[in-house]
Amino acid sequence: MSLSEDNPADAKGPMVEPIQVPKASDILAGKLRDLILSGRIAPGESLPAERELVSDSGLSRSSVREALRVLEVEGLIATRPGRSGGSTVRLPGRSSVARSMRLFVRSHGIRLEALLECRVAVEPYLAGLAAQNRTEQDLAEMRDIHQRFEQSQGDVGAYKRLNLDWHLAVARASRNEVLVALMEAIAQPIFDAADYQEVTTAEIRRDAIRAHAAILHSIEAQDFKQAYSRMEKHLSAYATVARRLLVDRQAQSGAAAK
Amino acid sequence: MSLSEDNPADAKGPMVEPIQVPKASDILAGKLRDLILSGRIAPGESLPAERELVSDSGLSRSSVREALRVLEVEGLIATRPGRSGGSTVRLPGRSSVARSMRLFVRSHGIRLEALLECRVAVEPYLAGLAAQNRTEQDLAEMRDIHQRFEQSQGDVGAYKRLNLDWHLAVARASRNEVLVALMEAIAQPIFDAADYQEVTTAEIRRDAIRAHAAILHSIEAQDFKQAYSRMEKHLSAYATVARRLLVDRQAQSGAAAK
DNA sequence: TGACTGATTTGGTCTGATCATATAACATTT
DNA sequence: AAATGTTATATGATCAGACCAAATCAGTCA
Repeated sequence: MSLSEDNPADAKGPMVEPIQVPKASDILAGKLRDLILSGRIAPGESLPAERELVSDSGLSRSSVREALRVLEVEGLIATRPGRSGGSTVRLPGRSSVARSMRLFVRSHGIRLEALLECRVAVEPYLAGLAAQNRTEQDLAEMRDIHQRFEQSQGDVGAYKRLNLDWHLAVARASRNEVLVALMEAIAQPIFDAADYQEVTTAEIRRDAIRAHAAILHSIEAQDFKQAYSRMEKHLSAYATVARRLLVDRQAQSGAAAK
Repeated sequence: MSLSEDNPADAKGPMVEPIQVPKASDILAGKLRDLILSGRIAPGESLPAERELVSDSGLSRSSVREALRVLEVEGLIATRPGRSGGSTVRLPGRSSVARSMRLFVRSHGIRLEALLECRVAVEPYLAGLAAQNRTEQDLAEMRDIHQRFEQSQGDVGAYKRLNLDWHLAVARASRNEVLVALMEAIAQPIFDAADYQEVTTAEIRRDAIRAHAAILHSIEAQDFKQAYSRMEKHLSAYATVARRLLVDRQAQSGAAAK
């Protein structure tokens, strides 16, 4: 009855791989996930009710609920209580990507420097794509945000938010959903990290407004290369300022530590 | 007893915002998440046992378990059964970002075109950073992978895997964890999507090997701009081939549909 | 010493009930 | 008839307590 009798030609390695018993809830979650991703349950449609899944699967209520909770965290379903509630299928959306990126950044204590580098790598190309693919509606949105951006004198909160909004609007105009998701994912942590009280002297703000205007013109003119290089210049300038601020702050805390 | 009596100066909008009752498990999950992200429970350490969390929180076991399951999906804890098992804290890791990106790409049916654009936007800069920041160890790894890449004649599976590995090794050498995470997130779907049986004529493979070698030299020489432009050229060439293949396939399926 | 054996701890699952909520169906009043 | 209030019902959320399964530990026996 020895296992080795069954495999006389064993050259190396164990005859049977280590067996891992998957959890019941994970199996169910996997099956439901496949149903959703394969499109057999379309977004907007509802999954069977919990008690129905129980009788269908033969599992207990707790296992079914844990499976549903997994899918909920993954952004694949949304669950509401009450009659005619239940779990409805939805698409994960960019915010899920942003959320996991935020967890990644926070838990690893990623340097602001790394986030800025990421932005310099991505956003010029993004601006180029925006110039290429923008629609009139995209332009209207960017112009609107830019106008309010210009008028945000004094209100640092509004300045910060409109700055972020404008960059995201440019990203959306690129018509590349992956890059938009990436921008949303990294933009939030950057704007959280930067201390805006210090980065908004009147001079810096004027420069930012001018730079945005220039980039906007390139996008209007559908000039890929110009939009690219102007965005690159804008970000480099910002990164320089942010870096100097970081150094200053370190110097301060170093001095304070003494 | 009317609510409107309390607010005679109501200009617009409802007097009270819609109240949302958070779920017990979500509250617990939030508190535990804060404990982890604030560093008060360090990676490697264990959360209290489920039954202990039950008595501490006053919630039921199911609610506690659902909270733990949320954190598990987020990649913040890993749970093992058995004595001295339990939930140990861990850092989310790049794979969580990649997983949510994969869900995003699959569920939205993102075009391969968009993924390739993303790569063109990111990877040249990544190669430049690699040239700037690579250590000797990074170089050794890249050389090793490249050597096996050169010798992967005939074995399409190995070619595909080593190609992916090399690009990821370059990304790691950049020492920018956000960009590495991004590369891992988009590389997998790209390599899944591309049909490698068709993209690996002997000629194409020879070109890829030559391009990798050239980029590797630039990285060895710590030449940012050269690494950047060579990677850009390599990716453009690849994107062109991939695009042509896509068109061919569409033409085929179009013809087949008739 | 070393291999077995049982106790112990911990997560995984099940059962069944009750609570909370949102909708639907119905009844009542104006 | 329309507006309003009331009850029934479907559904998720929560609870309680038990048992199962896995991994480790402690002791026993050869």
